[in-house]
Amino acid sequence: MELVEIYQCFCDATRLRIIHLLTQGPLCVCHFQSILDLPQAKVSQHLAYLRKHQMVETARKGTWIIYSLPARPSADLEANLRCLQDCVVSDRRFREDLKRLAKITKGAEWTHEALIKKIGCC
Amino acid sequence: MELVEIYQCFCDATRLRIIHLLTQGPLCVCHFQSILDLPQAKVSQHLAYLRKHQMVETARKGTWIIYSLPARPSADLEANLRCLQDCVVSDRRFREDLKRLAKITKGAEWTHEALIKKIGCC
DNA sequence: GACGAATATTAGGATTGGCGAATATAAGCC
DNA sequence: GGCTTATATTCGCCAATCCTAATATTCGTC
Repeated sequence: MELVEIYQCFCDATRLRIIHLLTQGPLCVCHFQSILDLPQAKVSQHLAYLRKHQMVETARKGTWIIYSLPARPSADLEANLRCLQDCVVSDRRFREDLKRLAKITKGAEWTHEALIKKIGCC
Repeated sequence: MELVEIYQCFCDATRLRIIHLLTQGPLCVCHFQSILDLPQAKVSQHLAYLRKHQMVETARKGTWIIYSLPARPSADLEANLRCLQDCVVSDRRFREDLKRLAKITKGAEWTHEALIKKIGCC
């Protein structure tokens, strides 16, 4: 993946929120919908964009589809994800997304494996 | 400047090359033209885009216009510029831009102040 | 195989982005 | 004031994005 492609994936607010959430671990589509509070099609289209650019990987679990960042990110991607995580701490929006993520995962053992297994979808 | 705006500035190949060159110090428009080997209008338009988003500052010196990165970059911008510099080392294109930049500045005392004063424009 | 839930895709419209060609502005010099 | 050099802006065009609404697909269950 070219460096500029990374920035193209990062350069839309919705996509950036999605990627940020994924830095915490894999998530299924319905979680994005409820955390971001956005229409289903919008979320799905941005996920399609990210897929097309190999920014995310997918796995099916029954009827849901679990999205995650690449298991083996390039050095460039890794660097930029770290940088993103550094930057978001000062941003209210991103912090609130994390809070909502935490709310969703509360009560589940805190691994995403467990999350996906234990808590239902929407 | 919103974080996402930084990525919007970074997400075009030409702009990214411009920004990368600017991490080395201020430059005037004609230098971009000769280093990047692109039509004048194209360079100028991308510089206008960057200006509009406060990614660059300008100063006039006689008939040329000197572009530079913000004197006081936000923490986010600073982090991303550092990250960019880490990433580009592995990219041939960016390395070649640096070489051409070096060629232009060769013989001048190596400060951009001096560069701007001593070496002519194109 | 019909139905419901989760997700994806398509279609259409609005907006933005990128580019080349042409034109405009602004400064310096004679 | 005219001329040249450096730079900016405008215009028209095409491609890419982004969004909403509607429709399609895929899986699991009965």
